[in-house]
Amino acid sequence: MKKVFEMDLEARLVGQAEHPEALRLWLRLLTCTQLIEKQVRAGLREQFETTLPRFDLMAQLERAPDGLKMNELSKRMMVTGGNITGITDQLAGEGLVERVDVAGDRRACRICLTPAGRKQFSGMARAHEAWVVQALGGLTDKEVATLHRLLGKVKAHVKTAVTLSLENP
Amino acid sequence: MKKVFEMDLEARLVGQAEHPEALRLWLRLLTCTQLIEKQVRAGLREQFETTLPRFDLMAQLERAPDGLKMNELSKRMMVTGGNITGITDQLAGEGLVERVDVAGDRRACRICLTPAGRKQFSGMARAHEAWVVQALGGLTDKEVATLHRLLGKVKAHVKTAVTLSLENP
DNA sequence: TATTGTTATACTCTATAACTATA
DNA sequence: TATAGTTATAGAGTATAACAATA
Repeated sequence: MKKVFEMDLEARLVGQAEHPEALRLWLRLLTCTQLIEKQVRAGLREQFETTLPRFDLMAQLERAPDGLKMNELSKRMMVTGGNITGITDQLAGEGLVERVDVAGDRRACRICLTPAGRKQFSGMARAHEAWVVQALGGLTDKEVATLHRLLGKVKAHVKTAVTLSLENP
Repeated sequence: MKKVFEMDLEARLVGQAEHPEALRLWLRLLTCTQLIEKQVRAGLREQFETTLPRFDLMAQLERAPDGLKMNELSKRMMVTGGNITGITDQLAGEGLVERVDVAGDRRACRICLTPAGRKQFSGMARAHEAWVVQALGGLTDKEVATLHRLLGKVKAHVKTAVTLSLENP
C-alpha cells in the first residue's frame, strides 16, 4: 500500500503558526478542487476526447431548451466572448451545436444543442456525475449539505465583493 | 446596487431534480475556487507582475530552508518536471531563486530562495493573505473550521482513490 | 537499468483589442 | 453611440516524449 498523504500545495503552510485559518482553508479548497478537476479532465479526454470547457458549454445548453446567446454563455462560463466563439466553432464543426437566428435582432444568435449533441452529452453527463459522486463519496449526506451551505456563503460574499470592487474602482 | 447573483456554472443544474447533491456541491466548489483564484491571479499580475505557479513555487521554497529538489517541487505542485524547470529558469533569471548542488548526487540540485527572493516573497505573501482573508470574510471562525475539516475528508478520500486507481489500472 | 533534470514541442485555455454588422 | 459577435494574436499553463548525465 502506497503512502496516501504526500506533500502538496498545503505543505507551504507547515510551521507558519501566525497564518490565519482562512489561508489554510483556501489552500485546502484549492487542493481539493484541483484533485477532482484533474480527474474530470482526464476522464473527459480519455473517454470522450473532449475538454472541460467544451463539456461546460454543452452542459449550459442542455438546461436551456431554447439555447443561449453568446454573451449569456460568456457570463455563465466566466470567460470572454472570443473564447465562446472558438468553442462554439469547434462544437458546431462536429455537428453537436448550431447557431440559430434570433428574431428581431440580426446581430445576435442563439446556440442550441443538436439532437446529436444532446445524445452525446447525456453519456458524458452520466460519466461526469459518476466521477463526482465517487470523488465526494467519503462524505455523509449531512456533510455534503453542510459543505454546500457554507460554500454558498462564500460564493455570495465573494460575488458581492467582486461586484463592489468593480463598481468602485 | 448591482444584482449580485448572476447565473454561473451552477446554472447548468436548474431543473435537474434527479441529480445527487454531490454534483451540486462539486459545481459550487468549482465556482468558489474559480472566483477566488481569478482574484488572486489578477492581484499577483497587477501588483507584482507575477503568476500563480511562480508564487506557488516560491511559497514552497519559503517553507523549506534547505530548498527542494526539482522532483519534490513537481510532486507538490502537481505538474510534470519540465514545467518546474521552466518556472525555475524564469525565477533564477531574475535572481529570486538559485540552483544548489546536492552533495552525493551529481544529477540532482536543490532550488533555494535567494535573499532577494525571500524579500520579494514576503510582500507577495502578505498581499495574498489579505486577498484570501477578504474572500473568506463572510464566514465565522467556526464555519471556517468546519469547512476545513470537511474538505480534509474530501482530500483524504480523493487522494486514496487516486492512489488506488493508479495502482490497479 | 533506473533516476534526475533538461529540452523541444504541441495543444488548450485565456484575455486583449481591433473589427464588422446591426441596433 | 452602443451592443453582438468575430477575428487575430500573444501569453500562460500544461503534458508528452526524447535526451544527457549520473546512479
